[in-house]
Amino acid sequence: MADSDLEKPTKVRRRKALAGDGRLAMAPDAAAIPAWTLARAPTINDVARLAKVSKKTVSRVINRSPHVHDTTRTVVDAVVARIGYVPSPQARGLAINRSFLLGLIYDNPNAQYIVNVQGGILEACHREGFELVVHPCRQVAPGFLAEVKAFIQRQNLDGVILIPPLSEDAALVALLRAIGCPYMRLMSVPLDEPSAMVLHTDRTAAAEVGAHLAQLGHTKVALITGPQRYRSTHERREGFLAALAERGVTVPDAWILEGLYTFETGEKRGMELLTAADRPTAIFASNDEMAAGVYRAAFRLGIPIPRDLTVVGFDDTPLSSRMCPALSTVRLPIHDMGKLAADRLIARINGGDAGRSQPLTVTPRLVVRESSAPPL
Amino acid sequence: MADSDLEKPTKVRRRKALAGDGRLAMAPDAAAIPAWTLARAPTINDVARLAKVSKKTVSRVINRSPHVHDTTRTVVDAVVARIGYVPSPQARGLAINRSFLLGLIYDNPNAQYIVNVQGGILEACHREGFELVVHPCRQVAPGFLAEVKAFIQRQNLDGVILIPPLSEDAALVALLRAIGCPYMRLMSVPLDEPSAMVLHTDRTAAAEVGAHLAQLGHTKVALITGPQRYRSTHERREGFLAALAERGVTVPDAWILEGLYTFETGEKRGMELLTAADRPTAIFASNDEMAAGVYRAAFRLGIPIPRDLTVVGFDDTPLSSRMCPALSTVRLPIHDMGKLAADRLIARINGGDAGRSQPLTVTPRLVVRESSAPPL
DNA sequence: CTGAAAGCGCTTACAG
DNA sequence: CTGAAAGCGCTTACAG
Repeated sequence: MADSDLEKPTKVRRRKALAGDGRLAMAPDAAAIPAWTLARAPTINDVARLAKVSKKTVSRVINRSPHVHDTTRTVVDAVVARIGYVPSPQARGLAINRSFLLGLIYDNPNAQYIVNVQGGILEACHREGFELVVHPCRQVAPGFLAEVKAFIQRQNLDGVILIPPLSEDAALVALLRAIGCPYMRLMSVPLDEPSAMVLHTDRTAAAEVGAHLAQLGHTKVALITGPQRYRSTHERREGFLAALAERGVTVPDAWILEGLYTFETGEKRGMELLTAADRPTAIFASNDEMAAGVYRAAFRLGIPIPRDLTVVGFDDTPLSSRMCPALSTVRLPIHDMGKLAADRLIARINGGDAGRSQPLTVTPRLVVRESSAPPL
Repeated sequence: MADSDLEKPTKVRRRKALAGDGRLAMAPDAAAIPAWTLARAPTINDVARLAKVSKKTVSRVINRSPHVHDTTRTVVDAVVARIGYVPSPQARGLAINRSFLLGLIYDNPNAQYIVNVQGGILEACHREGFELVVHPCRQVAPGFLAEVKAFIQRQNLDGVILIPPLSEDAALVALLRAIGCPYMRLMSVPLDEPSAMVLHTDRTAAAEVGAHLAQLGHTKVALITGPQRYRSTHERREGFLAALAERGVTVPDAWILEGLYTFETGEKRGMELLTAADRPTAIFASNDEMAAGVYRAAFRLGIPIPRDLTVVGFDDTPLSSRMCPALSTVRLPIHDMGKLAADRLIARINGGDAGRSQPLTVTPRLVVRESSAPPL
């Protein structure tokens, strides 16, 4: 835009007046193409004129106002159907100060997570006439908050959805509250009011992993955690260790190592654990990326999985089923989480009483594959 | 929306009139929060009043019209900066029949591809004041074209970007042309006018793979292709076979097998190739998913990679560097492709003369990792 | 170089 | 139950 002189029109308008007889105006060279594909979309004025009512009445019908006579409604509906009228969210939004746009704000390296959550969000969005604008960003970048704020206000977003780790950013959430932007947070700990969260019970799922290892008979168990600053790290650690402890298995401190949820740290920690004089027979890596790193360490050391080493991950990324052997891991229902979040967010935007609602909770489940075996 | 009566306001307007003295109105209980965070965004009217000029003049300044006196411009710019005015794309769009929205339409199982292309597109978008609306869909679903058309027209999208395999859908492209929606296609074959494509030279890249295998000394080479209906399948096959032929290596027809770009078909074809009496010493799987399937087949059969079998993939998904051993593959510069596509698309939307421009071309490159070795 | 009027497609009070 | 008028925030001819 910076270089062009906008005083000159740059494009033919797609929305012009209808021809007087109510049929769609046809472009000069529309020859082989059906008229309706080329002409501009019909407007509320077209419907009003054709139905011989006022714009206001058409508006009432569109918005399902009860104060419309059945006969009138029928006539208007018929015209709407006949000319294929669809209200413009742009104009509608300008009039009522909405955008019918939701934002997905993320700083997450897991592509599958993002695509899945997008899919779930859109399923809810389309049912309610919303669309999704995506916004990757860098939480650590200077001006991060100002940039996100500008994004939301510029687009007049009706609401935003936050996924981990951004969903744990207190400053970001404070900003959203300050500018009055409705939001939903996907997270593993109830840090907010119930109506603003979709909770995934990582603690319970990690406990399933602990129980699984104990049941296989493992007593020499190690844990590679995520970064301390993430809540999921603590949930997964505590659920895991508690379940093992319940079953009489104690994990020594020396076998609880911190990783950064990356492949590289998984490999590094795996090497440390597996090259020690005494080594574990099972390792729970707190996400799939780190589990893949452990695989690499075992591969380099010639330690066969699962014969000599059981490995369990978390996330169920595509990676986990492609690895050899296939990785046991925990599946997060990310698509559903996105859908639940968007459903509730839209309900709140539309004035629903989500205030006294229960928190939305989903349960990740252990998926046992080939990387699990009893110790030798 | 369906259930709520929109005749009753559902939400407080964020954009109201400024207080008479030109300072932003403060919400009643704004106590600890800075006023600017709570008040509605300033409008062009606020700028006009404060700068003591007309809206039109403010509009000219915003749009960098040359017909504005320097003094006037300076005054307006100062007011804009002081009150933090940002034009509303919604209102702007309604007036000039634009949305400042680009659409990414995809039916692609590769999450990393989508996230990377989104990132590239957004880099260009934000520089030009556009945002990205994502639209996953099913090419084979009934009503696919009508659904996409409704999406584009409802949101009045300024342009859309198509990635494989949707970028090869002739009916979809015909629809876009019919409704006058500018588009860009990411593809491996020049099927459109130069200005509407970002080309990735898969043929050349696959030739690199062929040369690589020949140079390692492989003469017993197999190929698992993608589905016949994709252009990339043919590009990769032909580039690969030609490069081998140039170096005196012939791939027998029995060793050219069709896959569906899925893990499962990769495994299936891998099993077929590796359980035959005479088996290849190298396999080129036309994408990483299928290469991972070949790994699994080799793993099940106890065939060590790369000692007894060299495997090369295509795409360089995160998978490829996580597998053991790390997979040699071809890296597509997807982020750059998205950026290039969006840059050109926006240039065309803004009335640029992209008509006589060269096609945008990117070169995928072979990345040699651990899965490559000379034959025994 | 600058501005008053009309319009983009929709909605909201306000009347009837 | 229905409509004429004004407005959302911006832009475009058209005058000056």
